Amino acid sequence: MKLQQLRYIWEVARHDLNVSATAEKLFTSQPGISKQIRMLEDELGVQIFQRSGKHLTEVTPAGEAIIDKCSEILAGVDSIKQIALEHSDQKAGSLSIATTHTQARYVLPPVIKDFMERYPAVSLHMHQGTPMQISELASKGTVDFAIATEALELFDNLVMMPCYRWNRSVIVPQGHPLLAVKPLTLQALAEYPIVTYVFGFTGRSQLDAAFSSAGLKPQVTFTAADADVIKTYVKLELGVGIVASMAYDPDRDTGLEAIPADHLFEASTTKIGFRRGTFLRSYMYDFIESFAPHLKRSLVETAQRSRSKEEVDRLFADLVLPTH
Amino acid sequence: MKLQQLRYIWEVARHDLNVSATAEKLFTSQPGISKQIRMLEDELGVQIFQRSGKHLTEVTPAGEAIIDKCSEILAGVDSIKQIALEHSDQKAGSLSIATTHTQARYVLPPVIKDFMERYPAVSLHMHQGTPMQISELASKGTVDFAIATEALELFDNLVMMPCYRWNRSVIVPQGHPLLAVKPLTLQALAEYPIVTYVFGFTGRSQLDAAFSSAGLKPQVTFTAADADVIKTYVKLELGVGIVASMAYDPDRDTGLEAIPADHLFEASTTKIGFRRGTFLRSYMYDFIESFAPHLKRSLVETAQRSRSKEEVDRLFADLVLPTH
DNA sequence: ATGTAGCGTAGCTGCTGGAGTTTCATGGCA
DNA sequence: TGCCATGAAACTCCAGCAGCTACGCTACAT
Repeated sequence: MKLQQLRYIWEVARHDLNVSATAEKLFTSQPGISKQIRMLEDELGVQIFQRSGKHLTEVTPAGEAIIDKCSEILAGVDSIKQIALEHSDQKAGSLSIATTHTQARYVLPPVIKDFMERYPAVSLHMHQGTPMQISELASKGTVDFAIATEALELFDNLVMMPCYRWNRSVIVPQGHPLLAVKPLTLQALAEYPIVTYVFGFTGRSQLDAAFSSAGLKPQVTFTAADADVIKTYVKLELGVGIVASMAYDPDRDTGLEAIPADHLFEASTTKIGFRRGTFLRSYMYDFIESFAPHLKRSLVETAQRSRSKEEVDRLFADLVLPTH
Repeated sequence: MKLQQLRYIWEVARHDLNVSATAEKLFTSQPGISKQIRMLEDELGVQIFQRSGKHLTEVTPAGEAIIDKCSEILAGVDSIKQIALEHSDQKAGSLSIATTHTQARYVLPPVIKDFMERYPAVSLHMHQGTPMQISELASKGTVDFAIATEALELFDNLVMMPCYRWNRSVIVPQGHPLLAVKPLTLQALAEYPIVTYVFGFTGRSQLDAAFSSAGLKPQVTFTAADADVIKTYVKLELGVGIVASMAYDPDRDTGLEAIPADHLFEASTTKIGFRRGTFLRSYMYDFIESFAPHLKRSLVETAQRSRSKEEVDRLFADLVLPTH
């Protein structure tokens, strides 16, 4: 059994059982992969892939289990590489973060700036996407960290740690009638067309929950993945915006007013997640701590050693999170 | 990076950093191993072993971490082989059990007999040793299961599941004065020289605890790892024996009498342990269940998925164990 | 029926892992 | 201090194998 063979079956499984496509991606030839796969199957004495004629049609049950173990093994191999990097060059390395627009635009900048000053030799990569995409990137190991409010819990090979809680604000054009409603109510809000996040983004689900539990059906006229776009449309008087409070900046957002809506919607929690079992470089621990000061290295290490989501949740159960 | 290289550094680390000895054990040449280790170090850019001249003197911190991951990876590779076996030939295979004399002699025989009838194609291997040796064999993966009353908890890569509780009996020659003491007390017992298990064996620690909490210091004249030896010396009138109740057989042990001592010593629990993360063949689940009927496959699978000892303990916390 | 996507086979080649031998460093011991 | 045993590294050589190219063949869509 060779690591190469394990890598091949794993990649083929990830590429819809298309050997040619896999070969191309791995910069090698299709016969090479086919041959290695068959050699592995011969050695193990089991079919890993079901073939119909000359096509791979599906993964056998045995293959399923084997490929699962492969993921583990390959993640272990990556870890060894990380460990080596960590010990050979303390300072250099790379850090990839996948996150949503809200975090990238309003929360991360100071953290990133600080990090880049502390670790000038670490090259930083930011990936932006939907919470779903983000989580998947982290789950596959393409990025080191996923930072988001939603979807992270869907991948159970991710260790997910709460970072901070945040509230929403209602954004209206200057002089809007809602400014006079004190305190603001959901009923008053539902009178106006709403501009807010696309479903699956930035705590959108919590927002919907609040309205429906009040028996209200607000008219959501426009949705975007991004608070800047939302604010632009609010400025065009297409509706009132509901965004994360940290996305409103009184200095820059001229012509708009924000009404805190802490009492209308439950706070959301932003989390950071990484793949369980991967080795974290020391600058990664530093990054986490700089983003969420309560996530000290020792705490993160404990979370990492856990096996199940429930165990991690217990670990953070009675933690008081900062609020942005 | 090749699996072979990982295997080499792991084996070298296990052989006191003696490359030649490792080579011999692996049926290969010393230069081959040396070369591969160097190549791996070059590829990773880290020293794994500290050298002084041409001798490997110690493992570097990086090497430590890397070798740890290696264990994981190599265990994963073994699992893949097991998975393959499981799917290629349901019935054939092998099962290695490490256990103590008490289990091997008095408890396992019917279980083993039953197992061999059910799975004639599975070759069975029994290793006998001290609880410490047993646990280590399971921890290293040399055997599939460790069955013992003590020491298992010292290895935290073992999943340890309670099987049954058992009590002790006092063994005396026929007509011994203790037979007249009813009920038997620790005080009365402590009057006589005691013959019992060596420390570290078969719940010996629980026995000592009972005496010392009663403020008694019995005179232990003779210790053995094995109830048969103990009984032999009791027969020679060298003292009274204290052994596991299942080690007394009224038919075979002529000339000896047993006095149940359930009320004097707390019951001990015998556990079965296996290395976390290894794939268990279906006949292994059957073996466990036949040994401890409450350990159904699904329960074992749950235990296996757990990460920490505490999690497993919680799983079995409110289980009523059978008593032998 | 026919074209195309995609896997298997064959034969070749260059790389590399392992064997054998030699060399060199270390530590124990007289 | 010098000698020897131990044990790792260096070097060379060879076998085996991974991977490439070219080509044939099968399945499936249209």
